[in-house]
Amino acid sequence: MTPDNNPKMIGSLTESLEDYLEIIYQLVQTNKVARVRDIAKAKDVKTSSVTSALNRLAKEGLVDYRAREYVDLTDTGREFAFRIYQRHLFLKRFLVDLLQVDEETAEQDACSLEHSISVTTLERIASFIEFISYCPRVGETLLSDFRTCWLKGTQDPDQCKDTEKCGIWKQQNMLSAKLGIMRLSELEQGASGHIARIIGPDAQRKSLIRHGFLPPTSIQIRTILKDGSFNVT
Amino acid sequence: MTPDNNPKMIGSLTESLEDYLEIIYQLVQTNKVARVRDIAKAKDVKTSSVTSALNRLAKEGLVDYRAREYVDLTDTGREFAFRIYQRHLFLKRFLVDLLQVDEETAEQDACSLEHSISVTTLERIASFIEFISYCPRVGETLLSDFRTCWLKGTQDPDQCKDTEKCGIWKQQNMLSAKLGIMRLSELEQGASGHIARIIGPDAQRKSLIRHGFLPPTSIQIRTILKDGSFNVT
DNA sequence: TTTATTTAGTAGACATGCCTATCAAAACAA
DNA sequence: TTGTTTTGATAGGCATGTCTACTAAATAAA
Repeated sequence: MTPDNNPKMIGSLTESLEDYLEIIYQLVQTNKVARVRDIAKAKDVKTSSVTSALNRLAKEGLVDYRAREYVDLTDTGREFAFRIYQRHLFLKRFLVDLLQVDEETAEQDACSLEHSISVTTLERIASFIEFISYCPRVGETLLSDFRTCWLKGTQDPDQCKDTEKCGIWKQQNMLSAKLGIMRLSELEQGASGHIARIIGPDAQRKSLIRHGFLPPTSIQIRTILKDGSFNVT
Repeated sequence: MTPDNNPKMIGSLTESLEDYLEIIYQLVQTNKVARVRDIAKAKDVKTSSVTSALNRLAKEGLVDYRAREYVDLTDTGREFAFRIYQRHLFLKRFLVDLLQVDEETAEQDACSLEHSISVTTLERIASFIEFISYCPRVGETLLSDFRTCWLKGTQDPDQCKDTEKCGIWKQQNMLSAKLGIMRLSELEQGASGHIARIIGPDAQRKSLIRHGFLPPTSIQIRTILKDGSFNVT
């Protein structure tokens, strides 16, 4: 039952069981009790699946469960569930508040990411949010600028110091987002793409531009040489 | 075989099969060929598991595979693998470059997040990185400030406009990171924690402070009332 | 060439986590 | 009280994805 034996386990629980715990936690919080029917509905599974999950959780000592009676979390189970639930709330806030992801997508993403993201990364996100929010060196309008200029593309001349420049980056941003922001060296033989931006030392950049790589340009890799360089069309 | 039938499927592939595709892609890129043994080693499974995975992938038309012969990706398979690989690289860069997560953790997190994160969120991350990097309204030193002041806690007086304030937030940041940045209302009965910061309308904040909630303070929830309020110790 | 080693494939077992079909108990009404 | 509906449990099936144990082919060494 250890993660070593079962690669599907993240900590000591599978994703599915973590979901069950989290659902039970929320049901107990709001309804005082968690019924099998409600759990099934929340997870969009049949009641038979819930019964079997409850048995597994009971065997692990995480839920207090006897057939046809109450369903409640043990202290250990509540601790577990609470931790997962916190992750969920935190991730969702990060996605919605900072990255401006829509509620529904954020909810879905939080649901899946909560199981696999590391504590280290969670803490870094927390630090970054706090930094953005409270460091006196960061402008007050950083997030609203992001929303206004980069996502909605409002480009209000009164709001933006440098509308023209911002407009240019905005366009290229959309392009590279579509490409998944790949590098030339990451393109495989035969692949094609557009050059959105040339990043690197000035010399290297100028050399590329001399060869005609002015963004935005369509390219196709013909052959990849042993030293990592390549011929393009 | 559709995601409807099988809840473990993200798009049209399971996480495991996505991993296999990605591994094969990388092996073909570096070694020209992908041997069963190398795939097994990369995924830390036995060769028999690889064989069975290859059969499943072949049935889906994603790998070109005949027993005891070569293993190669089909065009469709390569497309799939490339997309997953891009996500991986992109997420890793986000974690390392922006959030300052260490290489190893970033690699692990990228490995798991790549399967479940939505395209919407990926695009938002891309936009945010570009915004941070190129918007003329964002200071040049934003990321280095984050690294220096908030993560390493250097607090070089010459570097920081407002060292004292920054130092305060820094302390509180660590605290709230440990707590998972929870809200009072998210604490369950019997739970305890520290108050790191009071966020909210001024009136509400002052009312809390009047009751003695000056951060940082240790609290413990005694009972939770029906209206959502609670008694604390 | 013959033997030994490495590599790949097959068969069968097992846990997870779903499902359907069916049965039992509890709750609600007539 | 007795039937009906809702709810929960059980049995059995199935795909995924791993494993071990064994077999077969390919490769390297003697």
